[in-house]
Amino acid sequence: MERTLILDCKEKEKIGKEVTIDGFVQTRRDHGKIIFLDVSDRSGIIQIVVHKDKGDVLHPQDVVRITGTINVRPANMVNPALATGNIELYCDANGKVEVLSKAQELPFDMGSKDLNLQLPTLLDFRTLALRHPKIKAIFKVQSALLDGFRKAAKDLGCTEIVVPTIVAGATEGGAEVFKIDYFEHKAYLSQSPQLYKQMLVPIFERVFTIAKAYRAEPSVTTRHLTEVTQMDVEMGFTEFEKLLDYLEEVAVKMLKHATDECKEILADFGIEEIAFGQIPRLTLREAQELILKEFGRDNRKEKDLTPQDEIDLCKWAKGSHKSDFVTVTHFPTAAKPFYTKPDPKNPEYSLSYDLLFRGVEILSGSQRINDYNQLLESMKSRGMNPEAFELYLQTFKYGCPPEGGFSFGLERVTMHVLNLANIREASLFPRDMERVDIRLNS
RNA sequence: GGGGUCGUAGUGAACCGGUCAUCACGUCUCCCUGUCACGGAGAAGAUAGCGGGUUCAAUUCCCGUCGACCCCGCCA
Repeated sequence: MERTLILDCKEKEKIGKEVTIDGFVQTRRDHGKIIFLDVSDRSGIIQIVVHKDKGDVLHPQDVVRITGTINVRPANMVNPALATGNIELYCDANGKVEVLSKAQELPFDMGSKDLNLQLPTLLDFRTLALRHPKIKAIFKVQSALLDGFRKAAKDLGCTEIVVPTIVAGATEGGAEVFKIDYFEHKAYLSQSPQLYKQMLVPIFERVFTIAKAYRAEPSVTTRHLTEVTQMDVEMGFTEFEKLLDYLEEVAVKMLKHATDECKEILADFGIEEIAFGQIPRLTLREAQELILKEFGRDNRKEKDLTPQDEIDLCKWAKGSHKSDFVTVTHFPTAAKPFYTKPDPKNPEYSLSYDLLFRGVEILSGSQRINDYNQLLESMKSRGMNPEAFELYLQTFKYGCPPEGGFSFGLERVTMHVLNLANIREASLFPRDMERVDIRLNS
């Protein structure tokens, strides 16, 4: 008999009819001669009523095929918490139970509403933990974020590109890189699709990419991974102010899309609705003045915001602008990569920006230097060898429009949309210092 | 790189310088045809991470070690 998806069992024409469902046993409530099972598939969950002789072998996570009759539940037995709560699949003497794959005893309880595990247990049993509805939901949200980003970038006329993650050139400077064996050559894992997306601007004018990036920073924090997913946009014929409009537009569209698609999940996680008020824009120095005035910390000499500054700025924006976002601009040129364009009005600061969301940086970017000679100067002033960047420099040597772009960290956005405690929860298979079987001694 | 906290059945937690180390969930046995994280009765399951020290006595206090988690720094 052909499989019926669980959610489709609700359809009127199925009532009273025999159906076959495939799925996983979630919970088992044994009443002696009769056993209740919650069985789920990708569409939903349904209660099975099965007689003891047939149902006794079934336990949580068994993969099963069950044939029975769809019954309407009596009014006093409806479960309003379940989408299929007004029906159930009745499997009596005429029904059929088939175990497609038996599950061994589980190392922890899967039946409860929350999966209350310590992080190492959660990750050591990752594929099992991911089966839990609440864990799986994180990646439903992540999928919706990817979708929202793609839609928003396409709305801007961007062409999707795919770029390499094995790079031969030296790094852009800054973060530590992973060095790899590559035949006779030195090669590295890419820290960012940055240079490649810029190189494609003269070709497509506007591009976007969803790419992996690798950082060998020995950072052990709740918000750092060594392998992350970036969502990048790069656009030609744009100037600084316009870029700020675009990045805010993409951020808002992406998050609106994801939160619309995943309303139930966000409610389940107890997440407050995102405040989409007018996003305040501050320069770094203005932001630091504000931190001093509102929160009494003097960080005016720092080249970046501290984690606490980011939290407080967002608190301020929420209160005074009804916005969960803040755009911070004009970071010191010296603290930014070589391709960042200095502000012509004050070259000590750059045409760079970060977008903060609920207390963390989820995006950064800048207007880029598109003048070939200025780019050469910028590299030399940082002790970089332009010869190592020949392919990249061709872009500017042969004419590149004024351009800029930005980049979101997918895992960070996911983490903060769902208010997760650790970024590792927002990656299906997180890579960090410990979790590649190597313990770095630092 | 600096600092902090923690390590107790399969999982999550509690307690305590001194009888048998406690609880919840899970597991096993039995009872139950209306539960929905079902309920009830019983049982098994822990060398208290490892090594050393203090003490009449250490799971508890101290040191080391291994591991985990967190904060700061670093972070295209």
